[in-house]
Amino acid sequence: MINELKPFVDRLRSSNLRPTRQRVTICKVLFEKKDTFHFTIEQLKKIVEKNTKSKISLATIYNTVHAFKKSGYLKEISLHGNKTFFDTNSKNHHHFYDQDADNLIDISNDDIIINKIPNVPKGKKIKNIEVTVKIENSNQNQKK
Amino acid sequence: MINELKPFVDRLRSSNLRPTRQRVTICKVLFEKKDTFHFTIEQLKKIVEKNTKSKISLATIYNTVHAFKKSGYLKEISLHGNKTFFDTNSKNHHHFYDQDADNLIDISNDDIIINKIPNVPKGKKIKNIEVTVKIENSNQNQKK
DNA sequence: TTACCTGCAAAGAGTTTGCAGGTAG
DNA sequence: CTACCTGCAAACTCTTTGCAGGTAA
Repeated sequence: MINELKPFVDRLRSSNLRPTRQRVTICKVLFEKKDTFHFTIEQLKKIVEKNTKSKISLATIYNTVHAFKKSGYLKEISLHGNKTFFDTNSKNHHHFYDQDADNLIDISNDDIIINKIPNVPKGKKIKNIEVTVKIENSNQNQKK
Repeated sequence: MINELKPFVDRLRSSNLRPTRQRVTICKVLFEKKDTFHFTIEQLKKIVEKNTKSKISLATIYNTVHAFKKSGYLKEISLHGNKTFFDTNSKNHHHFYDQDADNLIDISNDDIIINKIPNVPKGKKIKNIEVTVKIENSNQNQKK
């Protein structure tokens, strides 16, 4: 308990980010838990403020999240709609997207195997492959 | 040539949409060509206005595109960022996303075969699977 | 002390909405 | 004639930016 924040301070320093109170707090919220999690900026702001009882400005959250993304600590997720989701799992991986709950679940890269891929257009190469498995409640009516 | 617009008028009618000048024009732009294409609202507006030399208000474009989507003529595409793309190929299928050109290319459902899928969470069922293959210029530098 | 960071408010981009006037049936 | 549609402008949401004051090193 003497220096529970040290890993976060170190992480920040190694990315040339000064370990300000705000950034350390955000780090703590994001990376303390073992599980990866998915969030929007707005959600993160609420969580951070609840955890710390202090306000952090939206601009700072944006700055920090983008800095973390640039440093490779967060991954931005491709999804329908206008919401931008981030993921504390920054490795290549896939997702279940639960439409009914508007909720994401990680799928490890190893749990999806793709056997056939079409030829890539000339002069291009594959950067990565992302699979989104859309799911819905199984008791749902057939047609909307 | 006597009634080249009839298919579009019929299509609109069958969705309970009155075949107004604007809607028929948009239909023509979207569905006349054999190839599927991908567009944002802003792009569609420019194309439509270029083709017809008349202005159509943004709100009408939005209304129409959403009506077409509801009728199943267009598909909204999952992508990074805030841009909403639509696709005149409304069948299930996949995409190459060319990051350098900010451009989408269809991949038929048959051209990607997935062999392993993890178990779906309890009480849920798979609605569909979308694969995005991100590509970039192959002569690109290794690290940014 | 200096470079960097935060918070605020204003500005932008994309999208939606309310409503008056116009049009298809 | 009536219900529906269009165009405009205002409103909204999400994100970015400019800048004055604050903070880490």
